[in-house]
Amino acid sequence: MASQARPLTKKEIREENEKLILEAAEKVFAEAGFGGATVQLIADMAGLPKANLHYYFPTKEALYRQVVQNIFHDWLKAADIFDEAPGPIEGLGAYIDAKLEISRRHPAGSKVWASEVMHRAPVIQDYLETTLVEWTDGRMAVIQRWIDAGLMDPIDPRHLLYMLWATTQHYADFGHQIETLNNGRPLSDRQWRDVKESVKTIILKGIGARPAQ
Amino acid sequence: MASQARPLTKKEIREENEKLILEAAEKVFAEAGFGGATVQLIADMAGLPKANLHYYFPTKEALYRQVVQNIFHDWLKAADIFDEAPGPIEGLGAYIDAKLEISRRHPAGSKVWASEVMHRAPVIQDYLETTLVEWTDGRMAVIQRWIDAGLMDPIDPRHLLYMLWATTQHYADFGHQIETLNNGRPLSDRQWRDVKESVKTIILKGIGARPAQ
DNA sequence: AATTTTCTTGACCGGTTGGTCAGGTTGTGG
DNA sequence: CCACAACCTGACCAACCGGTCAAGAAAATT
Repeated sequence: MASQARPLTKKEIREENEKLILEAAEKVFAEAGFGGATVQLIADMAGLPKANLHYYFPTKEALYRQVVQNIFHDWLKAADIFDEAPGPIEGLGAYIDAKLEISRRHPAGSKVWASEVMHRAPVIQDYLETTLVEWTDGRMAVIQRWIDAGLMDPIDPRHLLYMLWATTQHYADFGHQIETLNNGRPLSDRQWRDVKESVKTIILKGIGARPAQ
Repeated sequence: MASQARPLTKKEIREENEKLILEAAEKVFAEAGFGGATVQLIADMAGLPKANLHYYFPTKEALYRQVVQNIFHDWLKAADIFDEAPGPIEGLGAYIDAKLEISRRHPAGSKVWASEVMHRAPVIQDYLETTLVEWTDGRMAVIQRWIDAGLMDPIDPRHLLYMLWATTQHYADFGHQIETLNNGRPLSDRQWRDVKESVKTIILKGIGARPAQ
């Protein structure tokens, strides 16, 4: 029965425990908010004593900050598709798919982000003012190029971006409401496919997207 | 200087204080979440001693419940426009305008609702299962009738409703992010007009809305 | 004017929370 | 094998929080 347990290296221990803590923290922060979350609950969910958690993350706020930063970086990564696309149909279509997939697979992260922004971004305001502003400007430029090339109607790129964020993240942030309106059941594979289809159809038609070439 | 202060009736005192408390509570709950909000802070913001607040609302949860219920009723009221409209252009257009106006004038309420739903609706789950389900079914029927009458494309009414909620409430819930991306300034009258225009344009074109008759 | 009901509030309390710490255990590098 | 550094944790604490209460002030009722 006893597995041949090679002793873990310090590095492995550290990586493993930090991962356990961060995963547990994301869930607890998402379900209870920063104020409602307790370090004890995060520790229990990670399977560690509270004091051990404080060994890796000195304060509740430091842990929270790390959780939010990880989410933010995941999101930025998911948007590279944007730049390589020949036009809005491919670019926006793939972006909508990617963001809806994140909402499906990673809803807790989306909720933590939403909560942070709703509370006036006390810990990531600097990121909003630097990284997010740059990222948004870059993407707006891409959309403007598509407009100039006659590939879509002259929509204000900013409002289009907000609509994309709103619509895709809604399925994570308001997942509980959507589930309740779906007879208490989570959306099926088929329903998620329909969501992607509906969102892409409405938005791409709504902005008058035309195939490149 | 001294105003001729007629002594307030008990009824006036009660109404005035409950209003002060509810307004303060909505702001504090929106900014800090249920868990992060403290009764003391709400009392301070309302200009009353904490013990006095507990005289009107026995527990923090009872106060919170009242705040959420008020928001919910405001929202339902704002959607009567839907039924009287001859087609999607008038009905959805007016609904988008109304919901964006609420996001602008009443962002705290929207945030409290979002927070409540994100935390799995611990205090208004029964409302979701009854009132919200009925309301949604009714509105979906209206949209389906428009589709059957050839006034718009055959879009799944459910996903259309979610998109309307997501897009309009986004401007309240993520108002801080939007403000940051707007050089730290709140949206101007002109910008709010552009928002309404963009959202209506994209969605109405996106669903292929045609004028009734 | 007397009595009752409603409103007000400083002081207080038990429970919880984030965080500390001393002393122990375990892997690591020489 | 030894000395050191990294990791672990039960016990503890000060601060804070939601809620209570008793005693008084103000309005309503008679």
